[in-house]
Amino acid sequence: MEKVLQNLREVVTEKPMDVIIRQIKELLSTGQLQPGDKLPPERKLSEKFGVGRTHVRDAIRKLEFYGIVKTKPQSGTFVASIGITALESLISDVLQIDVYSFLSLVETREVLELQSVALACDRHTPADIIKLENSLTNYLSKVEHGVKAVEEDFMFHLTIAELSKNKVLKSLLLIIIPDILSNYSIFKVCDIATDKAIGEHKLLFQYIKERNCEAATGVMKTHLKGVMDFAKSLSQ
Amino acid sequence: MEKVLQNLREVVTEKPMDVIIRQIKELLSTGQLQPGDKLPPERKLSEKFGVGRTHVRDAIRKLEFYGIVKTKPQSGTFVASIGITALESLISDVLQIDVYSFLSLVETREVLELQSVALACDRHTPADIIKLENSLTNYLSKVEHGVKAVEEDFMFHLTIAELSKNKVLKSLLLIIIPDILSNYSIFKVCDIATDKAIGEHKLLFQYIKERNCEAATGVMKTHLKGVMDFAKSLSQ
DNA sequence: AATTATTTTTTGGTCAACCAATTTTATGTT
DNA sequence: AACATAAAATTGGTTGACCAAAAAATAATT
Repeated sequence: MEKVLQNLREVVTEKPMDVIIRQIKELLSTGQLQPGDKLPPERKLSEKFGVGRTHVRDAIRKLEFYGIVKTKPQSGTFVASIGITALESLISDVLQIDVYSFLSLVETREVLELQSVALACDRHTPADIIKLENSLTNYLSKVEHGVKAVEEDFMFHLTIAELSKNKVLKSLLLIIIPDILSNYSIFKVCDIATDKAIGEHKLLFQYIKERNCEAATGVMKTHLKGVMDFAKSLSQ
Repeated sequence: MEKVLQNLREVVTEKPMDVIIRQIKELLSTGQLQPGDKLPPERKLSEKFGVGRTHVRDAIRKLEFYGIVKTKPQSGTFVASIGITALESLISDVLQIDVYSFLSLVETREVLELQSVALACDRHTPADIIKLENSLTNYLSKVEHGVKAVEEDFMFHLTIAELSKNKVLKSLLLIIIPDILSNYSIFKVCDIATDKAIGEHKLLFQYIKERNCEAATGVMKTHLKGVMDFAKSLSQ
């Protein structure tokens, strides 16, 4: 009985938008819709799914955001011309069927940050160094007074990503950082900035400025090691 | 005169949604809007910015997607309670995120794939190997008959990401793959699969199966080197 | 005066009608 | 029959009116 109520609750709770996305996924799975195909018009979809056109448009917009479909005004909405398996995986992501583990997030963050700092060493300009220094100062001014500065910490890292001149890196970091932060607050990691962490930030700035790539990536690796170890301990 | 026309074109071309996001950014920059504050109601915003309420809603939805604002039904939309600097940076990124350079995409792909293959070596199960072999067979069956198999190629790589047991890696690869593919078709790279590429795919499978991490990542690196070199030549 | 109950207003959510660009179909011309 | 032209239907985009939940203001009660 409980189970039934719970299922009912789930169905009721699920947003109309997600219902439609799920249905479209079904159309793809059953082959009624193939990569490159034109989607049925919004009106037909809203009628078929018994839902308002607004919700259909919401769903399509969300899918478009992920590159799953592409809308041509006054013409139609088309399924992306990529492999059917990739499409289904993408839609699963959109529906947030998977929950990201903290370890997955940290592992990915590490690899993005290492690349980020390496490229930053190569590509930064004098103006960039000023930007990075400001970001560091902003962080230090809080942390050296014992004030939490998780955001400023991440902002410093994002600034490094900016120096890398690689917008994809920065965007992907932006995507996963909120997830990491929510895990931080759950697990209460990094509540106080250690002297070690503060020193590492300063070193990072120095090595990047000197274009000492190896040293900079080394510091970044040790800098992230603590979180990484904690994440690993969780997953066991 | 040209300049004027160009600017005019830019203004006209810029989507109403982005205009509104820019205005909201301005409200934040000038302190009229602070973290945690309630945004003016959608009707007021549409009136103030001289634009339909639909577009205001579009803009708010986009900002919500990036975690910049949070909407409570029948109550209001609230600016996220994070640092003003982080907010402004985030919102700038939202406005910038349009086109990624091919080099940025490939650089990021490389680092994700290298991590992906390394983890896959460690973590794959017997069932995974069957999955990967199927994916390889699927690729070979096309490519050994001289048929293009860009989709199957990427699916093989995506399967490796699956073996890594890191869902974040897989999701991020999924996000950038469509962008990379569109660049492929623009630049007509990878039109025919070379014997070298085919051999590398077979090697990748073999080394992953044997859990030979170093050899596998080495093959992956040379596998992606061609595209990387091409991307670098473009950016110069 | 404090608290509760009720009404009013505000606000995001939803819907149905309408618009303009596009595509398709029909019509006319050579 | 082939092509060009024009009318009709289709389709995503946009707007304004309306809905219900939430918040605020007002009235009633203790």
